[in-house]
Amino acid sequence: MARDDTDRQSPAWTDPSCPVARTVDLVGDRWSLLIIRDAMDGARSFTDFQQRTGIARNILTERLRKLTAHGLLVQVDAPSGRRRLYALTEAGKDLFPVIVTLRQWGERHAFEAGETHSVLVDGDGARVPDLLPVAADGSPLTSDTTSVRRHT
Amino acid sequence: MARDDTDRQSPAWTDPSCPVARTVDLVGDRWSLLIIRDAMDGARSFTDFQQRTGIARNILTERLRKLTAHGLLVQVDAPSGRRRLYALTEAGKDLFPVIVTLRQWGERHAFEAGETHSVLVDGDGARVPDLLPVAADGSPLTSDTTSVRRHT
DNA sequence: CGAGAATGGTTTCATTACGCAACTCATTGG
DNA sequence: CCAATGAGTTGCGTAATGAAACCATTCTCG
Repeated sequence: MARDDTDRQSPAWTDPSCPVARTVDLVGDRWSLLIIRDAMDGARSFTDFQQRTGIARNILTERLRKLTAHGLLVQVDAPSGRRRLYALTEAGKDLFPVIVTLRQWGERHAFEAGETHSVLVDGDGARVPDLLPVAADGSPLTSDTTSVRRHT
Repeated sequence: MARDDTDRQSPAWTDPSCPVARTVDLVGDRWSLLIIRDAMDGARSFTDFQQRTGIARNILTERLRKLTAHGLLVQVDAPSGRRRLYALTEAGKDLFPVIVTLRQWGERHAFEAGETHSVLVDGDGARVPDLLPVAADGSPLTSDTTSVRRHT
Protein backbone atom coordinates (compact mmCIF):
# COMPACT_ATOMS: atom_id res chain seq x y z
CA MET A 1 0.00 0.00 0.00
CA ALA A 2 1.51 3.32 1.05
CA ARG A 3 4.86 1.64 0.81
CA ASP A 4 6.27 3.59 -2.10
CA ASP A 5 5.59 6.92 -0.48
CA THR A 6 8.60 6.35 1.71
CA ASP A 7 10.78 7.23 -1.24
CA ARG A 8 9.09 10.58 -1.57
CA GLN A 9 11.31 12.09 1.10
CA SER A 10 14.03 13.81 -0.91
CA PRO A 11 12.62 15.76 -3.83
CA ALA A 12 16.12 17.18 -4.28
CA TRP A 13 18.73 18.72 -2.07
CA THR A 14 18.10 22.22 -0.82
CA ASP A 15 21.60 23.18 -1.89
CA PRO A 16 23.39 20.43 -3.80
CA SER A 17 26.93 21.41 -2.96
CA CYS A 18 26.64 22.39 0.68
CA PRO A 19 27.18 19.61 3.21
CA VAL A 20 25.39 21.63 5.87
CA ALA A 21 22.29 21.84 3.71
CA ARG A 22 22.32 18.13 2.99
CA THR A 23 22.61 17.25 6.63
CA VAL A 24 19.82 19.65 7.52
CA ASP A 25 17.71 18.09 4.78
CA LEU A 26 18.09 14.74 6.50
CA VAL A 27 17.86 15.57 10.18
CA GLY A 28 16.82 19.21 10.29
CA ASP A 29 13.29 18.77 11.48
CA ARG A 30 11.75 19.00 14.88
CA TRP A 31 12.19 15.33 15.77
CA SER A 32 14.95 13.49 13.95
CA LEU A 33 17.76 14.79 16.11
CA LEU A 34 15.84 14.05 19.26
CA ILE A 35 15.28 10.50 18.06
CA ILE A 36 19.01 10.20 17.42
CA ARG A 37 19.71 11.68 20.84
CA ASP A 38 17.48 9.10 22.49
CA ALA A 39 18.99 6.28 20.47
CA MET A 40 22.39 7.36 21.76
CA ASP A 41 20.93 7.36 25.23
CA GLY A 42 19.68 3.79 24.98
CA ALA A 43 16.28 3.94 23.30
CA ARG A 44 15.64 0.89 21.11
CA SER A 45 11.96 0.25 20.59
CA PHE A 46 9.12 2.21 19.05
CA THR A 47 7.62 2.94 22.44
CA ASP A 48 10.98 3.90 23.90
CA PHE A 49 11.17 6.68 21.36
CA GLN A 50 7.52 7.56 21.62
CA GLN A 51 7.60 7.93 25.37
CA ARG A 52 10.88 9.79 25.60
CA THR A 53 10.10 12.34 22.93
CA GLY A 54 6.32 12.56 23.16
CA ILE A 55 6.20 12.61 19.36
CA ALA A 56 2.96 11.62 17.65
CA ARG A 57 3.06 7.97 16.70
CA ASN A 58 2.37 8.39 13.00
CA ILE A 59 5.17 10.92 12.78
CA LEU A 60 7.47 8.61 14.70
CA THR A 61 6.71 5.84 12.24
CA GLU A 62 7.66 8.08 9.37
CA ARG A 63 10.81 9.41 11.00
CA LEU A 64 12.07 5.97 11.92
CA ARG A 65 11.51 4.90 8.34
CA LYS A 66 13.21 7.93 6.94
CA LEU A 67 16.22 7.58 9.21
CA THR A 68 16.38 3.90 8.38
CA ALA A 69 16.08 4.57 4.66
CA HIS A 70 18.97 7.01 4.84
CA GLY A 71 21.15 4.64 6.77
CA LEU A 72 21.20 6.30 10.17
CA LEU A 73 19.26 3.53 11.86
CA VAL A 74 18.88 -0.19 11.24
CA GLN A 75 16.16 -2.53 12.34
CA VAL A 76 17.42 -5.48 14.30
CA ASP A 77 15.44 -8.48 15.43
CA ALA A 78 14.96 -8.55 19.13
CA PRO A 79 16.41 -11.51 21.05
CA SER A 80 12.97 -12.38 22.36
CA GLY A 81 9.97 -12.36 20.09
CA ARG A 82 9.39 -8.61 20.38
CA ARG A 83 9.01 -7.31 16.96
CA ARG A 84 11.55 -4.77 15.91
CA LEU A 85 14.26 -2.76 17.55
CA TYR A 86 16.18 0.11 16.10
CA ALA A 87 19.91 0.66 16.44
CA LEU A 88 22.22 3.39 15.27
CA THR A 89 24.44 2.64 12.33
CA GLU A 90 27.97 3.99 12.11
CA ALA A 91 26.59 6.95 10.19
CA GLY A 92 24.06 7.50 12.94
CA LYS A 93 26.70 7.32 15.62
CA ASP A 94 28.74 9.83 13.69
CA LEU A 95 26.09 12.40 14.56
CA PHE A 96 27.38 12.34 18.10
CA PRO A 97 29.49 15.49 17.64
CA VAL A 98 26.41 17.26 16.29
CA ILE A 99 24.35 16.28 19.32
CA VAL A 100 27.19 17.32 21.61
CA THR A 101 27.56 20.76 20.07
CA LEU A 102 23.80 21.31 20.08
CA ARG A 103 23.75 20.33 23.73
CA GLN A 104 26.62 22.60 24.63
CA TRP A 105 25.04 25.54 22.86
CA GLY A 106 21.80 24.89 24.67
CA GLU A 107 23.52 24.65 28.02
CA ARG A 108 25.10 28.01 27.48
CA HIS A 109 22.35 29.94 25.78
CA ALA A 110 18.97 28.34 26.33
CA PHE A 111 18.77 28.26 30.11
CA GLU A 112 18.22 30.99 32.61
CA ALA A 113 20.67 31.37 35.45
CA GLY A 114 18.71 29.37 38.01
CA GLU A 115 17.45 26.59 35.73
CA THR A 116 18.91 23.13 35.99
CA HIS A 117 19.53 20.89 33.03
CA SER A 118 21.01 17.51 32.29
CA VAL A 119 24.71 17.27 31.55
CA LEU A 120 26.84 14.96 29.46
CA VAL A 121 29.49 13.07 31.37
CA ASP A 122 32.14 10.54 30.42
CA GLY A 123 32.68 7.14 31.98
CA ASP A 124 34.28 8.69 35.04
CA GLY A 125 31.41 11.08 35.58
CA ALA A 126 33.43 14.08 34.47
CA ARG A 127 31.75 16.65 32.26
CA VAL A 128 32.58 16.47 28.61
CA PRO A 129 34.62 19.55 27.64
CA ASP A 130 33.28 22.03 25.12
CA LEU A 131 33.83 21.10 21.54
CA LEU A 132 35.49 23.97 19.69
CA PRO A 133 36.90 24.12 16.17
CA VAL A 134 40.64 24.47 15.97
CA ALA A 135 43.06 24.68 13.10
CA ALA A 136 45.61 21.98 12.44
CA ASP A 137 48.08 23.85 14.62
CA GLY A 138 45.61 23.97 17.49
CA SER A 139 44.68 27.63 17.26
CA PRO A 140 40.99 28.34 17.81
CA LEU A 141 38.79 29.00 14.81
CA THR A 142 35.58 31.01 14.50
CA SER A 143 33.27 31.84 11.65
CA ASP A 144 35.34 34.99 11.16
CA THR A 145 38.59 33.13 10.67
CA THR A 146 37.27 30.45 8.33
CA SER A 147 35.65 30.43 4.95
CA VAL A 148 33.86 28.08 2.61
CA ARG A 149 35.63 27.11 -0.57
CA ARG A 150 33.96 25.54 -3.55
CA HIS A 151 34.82 22.20 -5.07
CA THR A 152 37.05 19.99 -2.94
CA MET B 1 -0.83 44.81 13.53
CA ALA B 2 0.35 41.22 13.59
CA ARG B 3 3.09 42.28 15.95
CA ASP B 4 2.08 40.20 18.92
CA ASP B 5 2.00 36.98 16.98
CA THR B 6 5.77 36.99 17.01
CA ASP B 7 5.65 35.91 20.62
CA ARG B 8 3.67 32.84 19.71
CA GLN B 9 6.81 30.93 18.81
CA SER B 10 7.57 28.96 21.96
CA PRO B 11 4.45 27.36 23.36
CA ALA B 12 6.77 25.54 25.78
CA TRP B 13 9.94 23.54 25.53
CA THR B 14 9.73 20.11 24.00
CA ASP B 15 11.75 18.74 26.91
CA PRO B 16 12.40 21.31 29.61
CA SER B 17 15.57 19.82 31.02
CA CYS B 18 17.37 18.72 27.86
CA PRO B 19 19.66 21.29 26.28
CA VAL B 20 19.55 19.42 22.99
CA ALA B 21 15.78 19.73 22.88
CA ARG B 22 15.88 23.43 23.64
CA THR B 23 18.39 24.10 20.93
CA VAL B 24 16.38 22.07 18.45
CA ASP B 25 13.29 24.01 19.47
CA LEU B 26 15.07 27.20 18.47
CA VAL B 27 16.92 26.23 15.32
CA GLY B 28 15.55 22.80 14.47
CA ASP B 29 13.61 23.68 11.38
CA ARG B 30 14.38 23.53 7.72
CA TRP B 31 15.83 27.03 7.45
CA SER B 32 17.18 28.54 10.65
CA LEU B 33 20.51 26.77 10.55
CA LEU B 34 20.98 27.63 6.89
CA ILE B 35 20.31 31.26 7.70
CA ILE B 36 22.91 31.09 10.45
CA ARG B 37 25.30 29.38 8.04
CA ASP B 38 24.87 32.16 5.51
CA ALA B 39 25.24 34.82 8.17
CA MET B 40 28.55 33.23 9.09
CA ASP B 41 29.45 33.27 5.45
CA GLY B 42 28.80 36.99 5.08
CA ALA B 43 25.11 37.42 4.40
CA ARG B 44 23.73 40.59 5.93
CA SER B 45 20.58 41.77 4.19
CA PHE B 46 17.16 40.31 3.64
CA THR B 47 17.87 39.65 -0.01
CA ASP B 48 21.28 38.17 0.78
CA PHE B 49 19.55 35.50 2.78
CA GLN B 50 16.71 35.12 0.36
CA GLN B 51 18.95 34.59 -2.62
CA ARG B 52 21.43 32.28 -0.95
CA THR B 53 18.87 29.98 0.59
CA GLY B 54 15.99 30.28 -1.84
CA ILE B 55 13.64 30.41 1.14
CA ALA B 56 10.20 31.94 0.63
CA ARG B 57 10.20 35.57 1.67
CA ASN B 58 7.39 35.42 4.19
CA ILE B 59 9.12 32.51 5.89
CA LEU B 60 12.39 34.38 5.84
CA THR B 61 10.72 37.34 7.51
CA GLU B 62 9.43 35.08 10.23
CA ARG B 63 12.72 33.27 10.76
CA LEU B 64 14.72 36.47 10.93
CA ARG B 65 12.31 37.75 13.52
CA LYS B 66 12.40 34.56 15.51
CA LEU B 67 16.18 34.41 15.49
CA THR B 68 16.32 38.07 16.45
CA ALA B 69 13.77 37.60 19.21
CA HIS B 70 15.83 34.77 20.66
CA GLY B 71 19.03 36.73 20.54
CA LEU B 72 20.88 34.96 17.75
CA LEU B 73 20.71 37.89 15.38
CA VAL B 74 20.55 41.65 15.85
CA GLN B 75 19.36 44.29 13.46
CA VAL B 76 21.91 46.96 12.75
CA ASP B 77 21.40 50.16 10.80
CA ALA B 78 23.12 50.13 7.50
CA PRO B 79 25.76 52.78 6.77
CA SER B 80 23.93 53.86 3.64
CA GLY B 81 20.18 54.26 3.60
CA ARG B 82 19.46 50.59 3.03
CA ARG B 83 16.99 49.68 5.62
CA ARG B 84 18.08 46.90 7.90
CA LEU B 85 20.96 44.55 8.14
CA TYR B 86 21.27 41.52 10.33
CA ALA B 87 24.34 40.45 12.23
CA LEU B 88 25.11 37.47 14.41
CA THR B 89 25.22 38.03 18.13
CA GLU B 90 27.71 36.22 20.33
CA ALA B 91 25.06 33.57 20.91
CA GLY B 92 24.61 33.24 17.16
CA LYS B 93 28.32 32.95 16.59
CA ASP B 94 28.46 30.27 19.24
CA LEU B 95 26.51 28.06 16.85
CA PHE B 96 29.66 27.79 14.77
CA PRO B 97 30.62 24.41 16.24
CA VAL B 98 27.15 23.13 15.42
CA ILE B 99 27.44 24.23 11.81
CA VAL B 100 30.91 22.72 11.60
CA THR B 101 29.82 19.34 12.90
CA LEU B 102 26.77 19.31 10.64
CA ARG B 103 29.04 20.12 7.73
CA GLN B 104 31.53 17.44 8.61
CA TRP B 105 28.83 14.81 8.96
CA GLY B 106 27.43 15.81 5.60
CA GLU B 107 30.80 15.67 3.94
CA ARG B 108 31.29 12.15 5.15
CA HIS B 109 27.82 10.69 4.81
CA ALA B 110 25.69 12.72 2.44
CA PHE B 111 27.78 12.66 -0.72
CA GLU B 112 28.47 9.92 -3.18
CA ALA B 113 32.05 9.09 -4.02
CA GLY B 114 32.28 11.22 -7.13
CA GLU B 115 30.32 14.24 -5.96
CA THR B 116 32.08 17.45 -5.13
CA HIS B 117 31.12 19.71 -2.29
CA SER B 118 32.30 22.90 -0.68
CA VAL B 119 34.84 22.65 2.13
CA LEU B 120 35.60 24.75 5.18
CA VAL B 121 39.09 26.18 5.31
CA ASP B 122 41.00 28.36 7.76
CA GLY B 123 42.83 31.58 6.96
CA ASP B 124 45.68 29.68 5.37
CA GLY B 125 43.40 27.69 3.13
CA ALA B 126 43.93 24.50 5.10
CA ARG B 127 40.93 22.29 5.75
CA VAL B 128 39.44 22.51 9.21
CA PRO B 129 40.08 19.23 11.05
CA ASP B 130 37.19 17.06 12.18
CA LEU B 131 35.61 18.08 15.44
CA LEU B 132 35.45 15.08 17.75
CA PRO B 133 34.47 14.90 21.42
CA VAL B 134 37.28 14.06 23.76
CA ALA B 135 37.48 13.64 27.51
CA ALA B 136 39.50 15.99 29.68
CA ASP B 137 42.48 13.68 29.29
CA GLY B 138 42.21 13.77 25.52
CA SER B 139 40.82 10.28 24.98
CA PRO B 140 38.10 10.08 22.33
CA LEU B 141 34.48 9.88 23.42
CA THR B 142 31.47 8.34 21.69
CA SER B 143 27.82 7.96 22.58
CA ASP B 144 28.76 4.58 24.06
CA THR B 145 31.31 6.02 26.45
CA THR B 146 29.25 8.95 27.67
CA SER B 147 25.95 9.36 29.43
CA VAL B 148 23.49 12.03 30.35
CA ARG B 149 23.16 12.92 33.98
CA ARG B 150 20.29 14.84 35.47
CA HIS B 151 20.57 18.10 37.37
CA THR B 152 23.87 19.99 37.31
C1' DC C 1 -6.17 -22.41 27.12
C1' DG C 2 -8.28 -17.94 26.92
C1' DA C 3 -8.79 -12.95 28.38
C1' DG C 4 -6.49 -8.92 28.81
C1' DA C 5 -2.60 -6.01 28.19
C1' DA C 6 1.38 -4.49 25.59
C1' DT C 7 3.76 -3.60 21.23
C1' DG C 8 3.95 -1.61 16.90
C1' DG C 9 1.82 0.29 14.04
C1' DT C 10 -2.26 2.57 10.56
C1' DT C 11 -6.13 5.64 9.59
C1' DT C 12 -8.81 9.69 9.92
C1' DC C 13 -9.39 14.24 10.57
C1' DA C 14 -8.16 18.92 12.22
C1' DT C 15 -4.48 22.28 12.69
C1' DT C 16 -0.39 24.38 11.50
C1' DA C 17 3.50 25.36 8.66
C1' DC C 18 5.33 26.27 4.25
C1' DG C 19 5.78 27.88 -0.60
C1' DC C 20 4.38 30.86 -4.42
C1' DA C 21 2.93 34.82 -6.52
C1' DA C 22 1.18 39.24 -6.35
C1' DC C 23 0.97 43.56 -3.92
C1' DT C 24 2.68 47.48 -0.86
C1' DC C 25 5.60 51.05 0.72
C1' DA C 26 9.76 53.65 1.52
C1' DT C 27 14.11 54.97 -0.46
C1' DT C 28 17.38 55.98 -3.71
C1' DG C 29 19.30 57.05 -8.61
C1' DG C 30 18.91 59.40 -12.55
C1' DC D 1 9.38 63.22 -11.09
C1' DC D 2 9.74 58.37 -12.46
C1' DA D 3 11.72 53.90 -12.31
C1' DA D 4 14.22 50.57 -9.77
C1' DT D 5 15.54 48.29 -5.51
C1' DG D 6 15.10 46.62 -0.87
C1' DA D 7 12.18 44.85 2.51
C1' DG D 8 8.49 43.19 3.59
C1' DT D 9 2.89 41.76 3.58
C1' DT D 10 -1.13 39.45 2.10
C1' DG D 11 -3.86 35.75 0.20
C1' DC D 12 -4.31 31.34 -0.91
C1' DG D 13 -3.30 26.46 -1.97
C1' DT D 14 -0.49 22.39 -0.61
C1' DA D 15 2.22 19.76 2.50
C1' DA D 16 3.63 18.45 7.13
C1' DT D 17 2.18 17.63 11.95
C1' DG D 18 -0.54 16.34 15.82
C1' DA D 19 -4.37 13.98 18.45
C1' DA D 20 -7.13 10.30 18.92
C1' DA D 21 -9.12 6.15 17.58
C1' DC D 22 -8.57 1.74 15.56
C1' DC D 23 -6.21 -2.74 14.43
C1' DA D 24 -3.28 -6.93 14.33
C1' DT D 25 0.02 -9.58 16.64
C1' DT D 26 2.53 -11.17 20.37
C1' DC D 27 3.22 -11.73 25.67
C1' DT D 28 1.39 -12.71 30.40
C1' DC D 29 -0.82 -15.03 33.63
C1' DG D 30 -4.61 -17.16 36.10
